[in-house]
Amino acid sequence: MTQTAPSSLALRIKQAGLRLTAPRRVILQVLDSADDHPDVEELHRRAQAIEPGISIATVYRTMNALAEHGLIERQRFDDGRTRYEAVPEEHHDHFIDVETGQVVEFRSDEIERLQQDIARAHGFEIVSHRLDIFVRRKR
Amino acid sequence: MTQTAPSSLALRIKQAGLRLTAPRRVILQVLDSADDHPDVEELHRRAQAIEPGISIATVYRTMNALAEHGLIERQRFDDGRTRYEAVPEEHHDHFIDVETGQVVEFRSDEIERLQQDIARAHGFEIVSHRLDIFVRRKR
DNA sequence: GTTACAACTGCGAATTAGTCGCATTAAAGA
DNA sequence: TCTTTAATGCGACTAATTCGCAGTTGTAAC
Ligand SMILES: [Mn+2]
Ligand SMILES: [Mn+2]
Ligand SMILES: [Zn+2]
Ligand SMILES: [Zn+2]
Repeated sequence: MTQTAPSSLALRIKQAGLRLTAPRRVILQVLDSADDHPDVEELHRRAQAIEPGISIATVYRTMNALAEHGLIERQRFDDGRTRYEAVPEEHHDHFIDVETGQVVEFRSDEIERLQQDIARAHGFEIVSHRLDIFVRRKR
Repeated sequence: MTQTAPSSLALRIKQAGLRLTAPRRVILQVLDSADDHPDVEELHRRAQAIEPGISIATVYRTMNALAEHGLIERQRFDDGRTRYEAVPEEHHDHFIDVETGQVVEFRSDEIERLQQDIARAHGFEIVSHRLDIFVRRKR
């Protein structure tokens, strides 16, 4: 009998005090192995491919639970759909190609630092932020 | 007979080739005099206060028309609702107080420049961007 | 291993924000 | 003033997400 190693999200969901149910196991596996920014429909599609019968309502509820516990990040680019990704090792921001919809991740320590400086100057402390840069390939 | 000076948006909507109708006159006045980031419900409420009978569908359609012609900016902070503001003289980004919902505008030439640099390094040219910083008052 | 119970699930109905078709009105240019 | 056609109000519709509920199941305690 082969046992799959628990995904990193599977471990973290338990630490968060949430139950690791069969549907969640599948959804977490999908999230763990995703290298893009899938929306709920797409997550559901991928989860169904592994284990049919999982309800889309469960995907929605699982995303909400994971987000509340800080295990995933919600991305709302400009196409309406809410997209998700497992919280990355290191924070990053996004380029969104307006022509192709392709998303490219980047990180600028300088920008991150400047945000801190500006927030401090305003008497704020940063809870989170989002920098989406809509771009077009230069030619 | 008193004549109200045409609002700056009223002038610009004509230049954009759109018709300056009675409902639009009111909606534009609301937008011009807003110093916050109202959503459609709120715009409708304010427009109704000036001139009852304006349909919310018209507010939606007017926002779409104005956005298509670059006269207003759509802001989608994290509370679901889409908010609007007249395109400002000079671009700015936003702090959103997670406790009060209050929005504070700021601008950092440094951050703006860094974005250009990073985009260029990736072979992109920037179409637009959005930097939302969710904060909490420091105490 | 069995038990107990709250958390979770699937389902379909409800809600919410936004769009759309259509008949009617009214800007705006001629 | 006439003509054209964009814009309006209305209510129906859609898409995304939430919710109520009855049944199931993970988990911790026996
Ligand atoms: Mn990402
Ligand atoms: Mn603003
Ligand atoms: Zn960042
Ligand atoms: Zn900016």
